[in-house]
Amino acid sequence: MSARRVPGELAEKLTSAASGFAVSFDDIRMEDIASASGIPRATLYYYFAGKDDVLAFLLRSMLDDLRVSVATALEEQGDARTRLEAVVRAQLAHLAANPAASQLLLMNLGRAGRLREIAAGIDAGFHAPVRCILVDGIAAGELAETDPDVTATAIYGAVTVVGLEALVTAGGLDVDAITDRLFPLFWAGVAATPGRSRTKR
Amino acid sequence: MSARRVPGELAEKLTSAASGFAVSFDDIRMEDIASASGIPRATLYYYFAGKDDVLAFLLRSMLDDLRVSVATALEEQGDARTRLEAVVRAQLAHLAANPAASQLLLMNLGRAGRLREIAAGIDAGFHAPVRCILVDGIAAGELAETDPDVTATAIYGAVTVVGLEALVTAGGLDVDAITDRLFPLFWAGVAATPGRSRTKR
Amino acid sequence: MSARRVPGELAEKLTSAASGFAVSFDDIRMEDIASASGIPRATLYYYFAGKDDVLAFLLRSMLDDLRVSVATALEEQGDARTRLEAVVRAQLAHLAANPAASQLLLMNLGRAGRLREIAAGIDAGFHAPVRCILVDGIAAGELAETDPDVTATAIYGAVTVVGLEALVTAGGLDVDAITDRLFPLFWAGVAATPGRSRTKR
Amino acid sequence: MSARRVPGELAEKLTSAASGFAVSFDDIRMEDIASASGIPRATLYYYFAGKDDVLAFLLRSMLDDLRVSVATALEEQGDARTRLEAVVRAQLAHLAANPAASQLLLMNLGRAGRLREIAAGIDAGFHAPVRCILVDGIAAGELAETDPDVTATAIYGAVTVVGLEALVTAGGLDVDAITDRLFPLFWAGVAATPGRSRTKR
DNA sequence: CATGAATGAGCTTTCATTCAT
DNA sequence: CATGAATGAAAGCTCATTCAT
Repeated sequence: MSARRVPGELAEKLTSAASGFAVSFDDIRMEDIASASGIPRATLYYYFAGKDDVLAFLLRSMLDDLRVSVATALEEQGDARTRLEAVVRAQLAHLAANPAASQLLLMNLGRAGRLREIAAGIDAGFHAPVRCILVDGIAAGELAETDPDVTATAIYGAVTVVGLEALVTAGGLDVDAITDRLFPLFWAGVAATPGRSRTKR
Repeated sequence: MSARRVPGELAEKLTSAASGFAVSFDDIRMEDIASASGIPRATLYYYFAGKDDVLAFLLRSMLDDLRVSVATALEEQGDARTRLEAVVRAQLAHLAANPAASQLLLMNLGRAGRLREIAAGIDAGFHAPVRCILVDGIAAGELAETDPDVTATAIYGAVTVVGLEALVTAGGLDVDAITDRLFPLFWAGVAATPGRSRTKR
Repeated sequence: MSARRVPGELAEKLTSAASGFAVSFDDIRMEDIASASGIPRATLYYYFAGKDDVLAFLLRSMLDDLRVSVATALEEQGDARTRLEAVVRAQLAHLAANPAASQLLLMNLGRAGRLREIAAGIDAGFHAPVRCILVDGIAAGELAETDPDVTATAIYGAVTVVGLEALVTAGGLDVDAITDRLFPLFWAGVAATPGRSRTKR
Repeated sequence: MSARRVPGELAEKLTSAASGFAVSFDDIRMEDIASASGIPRATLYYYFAGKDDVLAFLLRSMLDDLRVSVATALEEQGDARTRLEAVVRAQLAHLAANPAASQLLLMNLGRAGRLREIAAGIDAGFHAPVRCILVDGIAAGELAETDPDVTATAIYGAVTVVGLEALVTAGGLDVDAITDRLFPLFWAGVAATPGRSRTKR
């Protein structure tokens, strides 16, 4: 937790500087953050408890953005398919819009895992909305009765890994193209298909 | 690449010591590896080029195991579905059998990404076999014409993230239960379903 | 020297806060002084030239008190013995009344030594009065012809160290008891004793 | 406590370098110790737990020397007066021989006080031997019945403060001259003098 | 071959101090 | 006049790595 309320201007400088940080967080020295953001090292220490706290702040900001984007997508009226696709698209769009921070987050799950807060942020930003759509859809008979937790996690994993792969490999992300390729892949699996049975074992 | 051939006994000590390392790799000090494995620091430097090299060795060992498991699964005779499910099951079984190293790998993708060798190992261990099944299946008309790269990556992401999630959350992994929940989710998306159309956009 | 005249209220806050500072002065951070006294850091800088100046102020206040106490003792009419004992008693009483500041002073002689002002204060507060009594007494034939400087310093050392020792060890100081034990110890050495000869060497 | 056994050569370098440190210990930077002694900073950290540990080592060494000198003085055969004077002389000689370390010790009592070990060292090096002589002398009827603790402390204070004063003021210390002036001062107070009475109060 | 000892390089953090309001 | 905010300048300490045996 930040020691003091972080002024908006400072937050702005920080988040825009984050673009240069797409590597292991431990390879980032406080000095790097300072010079990239134009904020003196000592000032960072005035507002943050330490290096980890700056990371937490950056990731938290990013996840807040994600939450907002996804929430907007969720509000879209329509059937489960429309809404689910909107959420996937929002997540990919978020990856595309915040490539550096997203990579930073994903490449530092180890560290992030220790920051419970981050895990909660991912849940609030992605899992929860998807679970919500799934539960609603199942209740409405639009979706097959899958385990919402596993399904939400699987979708998250697929979307995130495919998105980052594109980001890293291609250096960019065509949101629509990826959505079109990715969404149908698991849509068939969650859609209510009366005649299809689950694996028996 | 290791500077010298690593003696089996030493490799053994190292890999078993790895169980305690499921955190950000940068939080592991050479001293930690030394004391956990009982190998003196200087001896590690005798056999490895540096800390990164020890990580590479650990992950490489793990990925070799994965490759073998998946290869075995691949050899299983049967249709695309059987083979694909076998591969997914093998991957989950591998996660269950190597929880620490798997987490270490996943939590340090940032660093691993920079170690080309590791990225290649992931590809050889998972993506390639899946792509192979997909291409074969599509050719045989058993599978729908999806993009094999995206599909393989998506499956990898879904399987890995769900598996790790279970590992971290539940502390363990019921391979069959997860396979049964996860596999149908995207099987419907890759299976050739004559009457179903892809998203048009 | 203080940059500005220090308001009484502020001086009051400071001196009473000093009770908590009986450690190495370098271990006291400006922040500690600020929070202990309730005076904001920046305000301290408004009135004092720096940290050392706050120390100097604190010690100077204490030494002023000592000077007053000792001066009062000096004015007592009587023979050299009476007056000397009164001075020793006053010094011990001062230690007892200002334990924290006294310790602070003594424990930071290293630093205090560099503050000429403080050294002068100790001289004015203790050495000078004792030297005065000694010189008078010798002139009056009441005291043996010792070196007034060495004797004054020795008495100061003995009184101070014994007093602080009691303060630190016992947590308090019985002025009369200590005076009674301590004074005779060197009185015999300074008193004019016709029949006794000095060490020949 | 030192983390590792300190090699003799290193101890040698350190103690001889200490001559330049006669100031507040907090004004000495690790870098100063390193460059003064020729020992790399990291090597100091290899052998010592931190800066305080180096101080402790230095002071401990010095006190060990004192203990040895005083023990030698104690063994001198003779009456209480001879032995007590020998101890005082030894203490002054020690001050003269180790001016820097002595000042360092005395000027940092604040810090030293926190290091119980140092307090014990002072006791073992000076107080205990003096107490021993006093108790023996009182038992033998050679000395007056003073409180051995107070007397020992008073002598310590007088000798130390006078010695340091000379060191600081004159820049040096004439052991015999000071002993001759100082010793008689309190000898009269401790000697058994049948006809003299203690202060009654 | 194996390792205890030693160290260079650099990182995080602290803190006295200044300044704009 | 008083002070919250901001910062320059180190300081202490860690750790990967090398080397002598």
